[in-house]
This record gives sequence, structure tokens and C-alpha cells, in this order.
Amino acid sequence: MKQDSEKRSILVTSALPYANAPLHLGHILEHTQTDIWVRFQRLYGNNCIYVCADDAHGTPIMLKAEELDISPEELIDEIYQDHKATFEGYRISHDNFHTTHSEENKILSERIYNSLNEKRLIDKKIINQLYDTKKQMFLADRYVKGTCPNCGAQEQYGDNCEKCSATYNAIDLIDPVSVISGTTPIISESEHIFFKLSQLKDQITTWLDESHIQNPVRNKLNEWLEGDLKDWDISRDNPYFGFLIPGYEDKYFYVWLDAPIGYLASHLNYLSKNNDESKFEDFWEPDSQNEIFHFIGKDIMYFHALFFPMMLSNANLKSPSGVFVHGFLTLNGEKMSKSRGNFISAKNYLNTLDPDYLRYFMGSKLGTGVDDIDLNLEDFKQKVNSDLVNKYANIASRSARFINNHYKDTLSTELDTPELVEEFVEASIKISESYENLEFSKALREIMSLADKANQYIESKEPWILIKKEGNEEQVQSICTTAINLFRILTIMLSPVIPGFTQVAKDFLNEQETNWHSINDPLLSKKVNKFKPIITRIDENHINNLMGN
RNA sequence: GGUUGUGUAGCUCAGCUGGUUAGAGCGCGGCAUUCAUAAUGCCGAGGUCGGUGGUUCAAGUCCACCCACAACCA
Repeated sequence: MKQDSEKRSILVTSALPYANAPLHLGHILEHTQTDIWVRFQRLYGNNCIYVCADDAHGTPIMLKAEELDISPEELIDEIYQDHKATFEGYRISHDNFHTTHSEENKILSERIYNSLNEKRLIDKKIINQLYDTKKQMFLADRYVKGTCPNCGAQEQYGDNCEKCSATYNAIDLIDPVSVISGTTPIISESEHIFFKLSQLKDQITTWLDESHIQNPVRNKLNEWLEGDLKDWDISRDNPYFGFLIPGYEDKYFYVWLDAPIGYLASHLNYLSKNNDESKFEDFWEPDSQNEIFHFIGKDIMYFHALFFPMMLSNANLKSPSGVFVHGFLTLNGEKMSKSRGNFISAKNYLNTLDPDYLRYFMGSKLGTGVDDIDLNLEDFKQKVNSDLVNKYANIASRSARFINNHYKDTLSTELDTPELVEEFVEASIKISESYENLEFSKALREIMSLADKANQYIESKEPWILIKKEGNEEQVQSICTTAINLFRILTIMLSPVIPGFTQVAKDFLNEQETNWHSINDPLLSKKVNKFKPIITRIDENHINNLMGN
């Protein structure tokens, strides 16, 4: 990704959380990664819009609503409020958080489907599927259990066997049982609608070559492309919670068809809220210079790197400029699991600690890899306390008092050591590149090494000794002004990651309007505010309160 | 089973196209210091870079096989 001198126009998304349960820390990892990048882009001066939405359709939501004896609409509305509030709690700076169960999404889904249909990319086939006669519905693989036809293991789901890893069709399961009703399903025929992906191999290859995709991800996709691509089944039979397919009374779009279209729908909804609806077509015009990036987990790669770009380009819309894939979040080295108690709910964390601690920790682990990221709570506590409190905040803490107490809160007219400030300014170039390239761990490592340098600087100048002798007043003031300027640069650099803490720091610096390029201009001859602690330490009690909730 | 990855100091990880005594942060030990939210600074201990074999003047860095772990298989 190159950095233009021109202002870029970027649309960014995080994957849509599913509207059947509260958010967990895995969602927060993804949105934190996205948000850091988005905040950096804005800070750097680019025009960056960040949209997301709840993914509100599909069988699990329909069944969950039934179980709660409410309508699906009531369920998704409740969850929507909850998700929105949680994201706000984590300072995720969505420009718009919408839902896929929306008029915009219905219109766009139909439009894209109709375009594909016109291009003869829609096909119909009769398929055999297990049907629950009691519940009167076709059963997706996850709603059937039976004996594996390959190894004989019992209690296996309809898609593959956990014991022998064989993959099979649900109708081949021996002694299948419906998970929903407990009855034995029958095999029944149904006409399904398919997106003819098999014809688009060359297009996909071209798109892959032109897009920003991490290498491991590219390898994985190439693996799929080496074999034959299957057509994609995009319809589901009644009963289903979703959008009816144009021309049908009993067939709905599969949730994975309209979910990614929700990105466009959220963007459109955002524009119409700002009376800018007319910009939509231009933005999504295939050859527009805008950039579109999707942040996703590694489990949903093919939806975003195969189906979705092909849906868009064949509907005469702009396909993504890039897809950024991240790994999962583990907790204390193990998979997060509610039932096993190895779990922290996103909401409960917020009841215990400021989100910026977690944002910092996640940022310090995030790079371009697709490996899982571990939240080791002991490590979390030590790292955050050491980096944020002992190093970063300490710089201001140990220099501000001099300015407050001896110089009426006023910074000197000149820096004591301009070359050190200049060194920070120069380092900011590499750090901005690391942010741009999603190497957040690298960026934060470099920022912390600058924080070390700032502390070393104060140590070497010993203002607390100088102040005791007459005639050193000006020097002490300019030493502390230098230290505060170093702190200020670090504050700007850290602001995409810890926006809450850096806001407190900006309040102290008495400076609200900064951007990345403000780093170049030192803060001199200015009044700052009284220093108050910016960040408090995490202690053992916080950690204990997090677990098991 | 197939595929793609991962395996480097106690912990979390950097190590680009192979090249001097393998790095960082945290933690740990010692010393200094007290301006600072018991923070900071200096010094130090700790690794046969998962295993075996190979290519090469030279291999965490390339190749083969093996072991462990993770994910994916629409």
C-alpha cells in the first residue's frame, strides 16, 4: 500500500457480528484491529469511512427467537441495541452500525441478484436434503446428527466427522436425527438456486492478483482455485428468516448472500443519513479510485475472497481493494469457551476495566499474520502497566510538575534538545508506515523504544537537581518542555490505539486539534493544564474479576 | 485423510532476499537514584533457534522426512 500525497478515500468494514448473542472478545479483537487502522487513516488526513452492521438473518436467529417466544424482529432489535452499546463502550469508531434486515439491504440484494441473473450466472438445480417432518423444515448440516458413514462414530454433525475428519453429505449419515425435534428426518427434494461460481475462475484469479491479500491467505485461496470450483447454493426454503428471492414465494436468500451486501447497505444508510445518497453510485462504480477494505477472521475467507468479489463485479459494482485476515483470540493459551469457564464477555470486561488497556494489548500483538492471538491475563497486566503507565505516562508525570509548580504552567520558548525531538519526528515516518501496513505490534514496539529514550533523556538531565541551584531556571524549563514535547509526540502516535487515554493527555497538553502531521511542530510558549494521572495500573483484583464471566 | 500455517531465552514475540560472538519487551538478579502513579537509569544471568538428515565455503534463515499444535475442506 503506497502513501499518496493526495487524500485517499477509503471505506472500511469489520465482519458483521451475528445477531443471536452478545459480543465476545473475539469480536472486539477484530473491531479493534479495524478501528486502529481507521483512526490512523483519519489522523493521517485520509477520508476514511468505517461501517458495520448486525448480520440478522438465518436459521439460528429464527430458532432462537422461537425458543424465546418472541419474533425474530424483536430478537434482532434487542441484540442490535446491545451490540451497538458494546462497540461504543470499546471506542470503536463506526461511522455507521446498521443491520442486514433493512430496506437498503433488501433493495441491494435484489439488485445484485437480478444483475447476476441477467448475466446468466444464476442456475437452478434439484437437490436432496434432509427434511424434518415434525418441524416442517429442511435441515442444515448443523441441525442433523448421526453416525459417520466413514468411520462409524456416533453423534456426528451433517457435514463432517470430528473423529475421522471425513466430509460427507448429510443425507449419507447413518441413522440421522433432527437436532431440533429429535425425530428422524426424511430425504426430500427441493429446487435450489445457485450462483455459477464455477464459470468465474479466471475472474477470481485476476481479482486475487490485483488485490491486497496476505500471502498465507493467497496460498489458501489458490489451493481452492486449483481444484474445480463448485457453484454456490444461495437459496433456502421456507421457513427461513431473510429476504424472499425475487419471483419466489417460498425461497429466501441464504444469509451469506445478503450478509456481505450489508456492507453496502450500511454505507448507503450512512450516506442517506447525511443527505449524500447521490454519492453511492459513484463510490461503487467499478473503476472508481476509492478503496474498499474488509477486515475478517480466517474462518470466513472464502465468502469474502471468492463469492463476494464475484457477486459485486458481475453486478457492475466495485469489488474490494483488499481483504485483511486475522486469527482468533485465545484466552490464557486455550480456546475461549463459555461452557468450560474460559471466557470473558465483552460487556463484563467493560464493567471492570477501561477498553484502552485491551486495545493496547491487542494492538501490541497484531501484525499481518493470521495466527491466533493469545490474551494471557498475567502478561496483559504486566505489559500494559509497564508500557503505558511506567513508561509513557511517566514521562509527563515526571516533567509536568516542574512546569506546573515553577513556571506557571508555561512551556519555554525553545527546546533544550531539539535534536532529540527531531529524532522522534523522523521515527514517526517509519511508524506511520507500520500503521499503514497493519504492523501494529511493530509500530508500538518502536513507540515504546522512543518512550524509553524520553525517560533516559530526563534521567540524564536531572532537572530535579538543577532546580535546586539558582540560575538554572530557564534550562530546567526547557528540559521539561522538551520532555513534554516528546510525550506529546508519543500521544499523537498512540492515539489510534488508546483514544481514551490520549484524550486525557491532550486535555493536559491543552491541545485538542492535532493530526499526525502536528508531530512536526513543537509545542512552545504555551500554557498547559495541571497534570493529573492519565492511566492507573491494572491490579490483581481486576484480573480476578475478569475471569469466568 | 487432504491442504495451509505455526514451533526461537521462564512468558509474549522480532529476525527481509542464507553470511561476523542469535535479538526485543515483560519477568528475574545486582547496583544507582528518588523528579515521577514504589515509577526511572545502568549492568547482568537465561536459548545446541521442535527433531533427524541433506544442499552450501556458510542455515532459525533453503530442501526432505518426522514430531507437536492450530485452522480450513464451500
